[in-house]
Amino acid sequence: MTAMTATTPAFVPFPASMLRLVPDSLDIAALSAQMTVLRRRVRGGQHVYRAGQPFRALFFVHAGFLRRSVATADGREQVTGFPMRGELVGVESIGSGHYTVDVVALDDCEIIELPYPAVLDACAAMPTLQGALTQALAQELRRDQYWMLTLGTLNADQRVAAFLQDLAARHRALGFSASHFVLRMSRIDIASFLALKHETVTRALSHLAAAGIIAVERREIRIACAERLGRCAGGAELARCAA
Amino acid sequence: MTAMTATTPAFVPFPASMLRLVPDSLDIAALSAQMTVLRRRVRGGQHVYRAGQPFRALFFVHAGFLRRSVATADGREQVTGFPMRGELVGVESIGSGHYTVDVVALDDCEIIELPYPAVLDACAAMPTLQGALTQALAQELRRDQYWMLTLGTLNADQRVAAFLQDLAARHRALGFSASHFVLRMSRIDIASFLALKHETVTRALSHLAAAGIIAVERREIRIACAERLGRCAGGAELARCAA
DNA sequence: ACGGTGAGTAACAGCGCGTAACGACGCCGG
DNA sequence: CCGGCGTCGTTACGCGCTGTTACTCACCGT
Repeated sequence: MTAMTATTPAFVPFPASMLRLVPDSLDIAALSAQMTVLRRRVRGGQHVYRAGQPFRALFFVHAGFLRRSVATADGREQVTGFPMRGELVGVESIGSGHYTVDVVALDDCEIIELPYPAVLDACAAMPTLQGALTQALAQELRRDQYWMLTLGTLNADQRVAAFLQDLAARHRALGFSASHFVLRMSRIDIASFLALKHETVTRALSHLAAAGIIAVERREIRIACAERLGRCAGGAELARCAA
Repeated sequence: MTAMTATTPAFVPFPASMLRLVPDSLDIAALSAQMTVLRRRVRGGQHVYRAGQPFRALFFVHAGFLRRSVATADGREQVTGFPMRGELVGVESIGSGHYTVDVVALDDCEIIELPYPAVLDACAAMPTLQGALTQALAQELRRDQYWMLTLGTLNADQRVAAFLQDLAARHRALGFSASHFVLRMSRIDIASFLALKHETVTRALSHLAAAGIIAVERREIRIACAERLGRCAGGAELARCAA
């Protein structure tokens, strides 16, 4: 509580390093040799699972975009992430007995079902798998903490910039264009995720567009200057450029 | 995107169920038989580890209270949690090569150091241990998502109420009094964690005190009516009782 | 053509922030 | 023992960002 800031820690969490897809090391082919995996298709709008259902399996996203959200009995709801290809879904529910969140497909998805107790057995048989699973969980934790930082320290415009930057990086990591992509989620979903209202998200997008940093046409996003977008997301440039 | 709310999921995350200490099943005694564990004392104000340092070990909190925070190069900082006895610290850094957050002791702590690669080996030798570790990580994920929900959907007064409620429940889980305890962290730490400013935290505490729900004397908290506190944290009672 | 959903815009209001000043406590040296 | 000093906590006040409300438009399937 006294003197503890000798050398400022100051470490950037993972503006890009979080993108390394852990399931790279999650070898589905090898996993399917150890257990019965189920390939499943989910249409846009349908649930992969709902909060409260008995926990049976993890899901590896093979294609498509999803939305994960928590809800309370009194009607509050919070979007906690938008999983996409290469990510492991359902890990947050391990050990709870039942799923604790809702996961909905934003468009047509293809997911691979991994029955859970069997996953642990497979880990015991394949030591590397255990490390990969643990790592995937830890990365999710880092991701959550990164967004806590973002939501706790940035204003509305900066949050939206950070959101777009994150989406761009994840698209690039999947081989898609990082400068031109389509939002799979509604403004309301984005707003919930960023702890804002959808009008504020719209305003922020308009600001960024007016500043020439991006171009918006409904759900279609073009990033004109990734560098300026990054400065908005991390620094305080927008305070000037959107004034 | 069409009709997806047939039966509202509406599931309470864990107003109390999150309290089950996962490390209950993390048998330190058995672990120490598998690997060399190190007992360490940390004085209040000192770091357990700093962001950027090479990742070497997890830490099991045996006594004391800690603060975990992320920081960025441009000076932003966010407190992401207050670990206490029975919790596992450092898991968020697994697989990253270096620690990604700062962990500081709020008072004198006693922690048990668990060298990391060795933990994985121990898991391989003791299958139950792997499940316990995975479960601990998953619980951390649920906890983070619970706070995302809290910060994203509640106003300042409600957030502070939820914070106190959480602290009370965790104190009770450790055998301490849930209705009378001492805050180990400053208003600034609380504010950072709740994505508020410290003056707002003070105001919220004053509001709760004026409503007769709690009594505040600097860092000493007495909860007069846990039920009303819970309603403030989850519902919208305070909008009325603090007006 | 029609209704429904999602998106954009504007005017207004309110919560929470920023600043400031004061008080309480602890630490230290005189 | 006392006074200075710094940190932490509290309260007041004005303002700005964001939420609120309302309306219009674009799109889409019926």
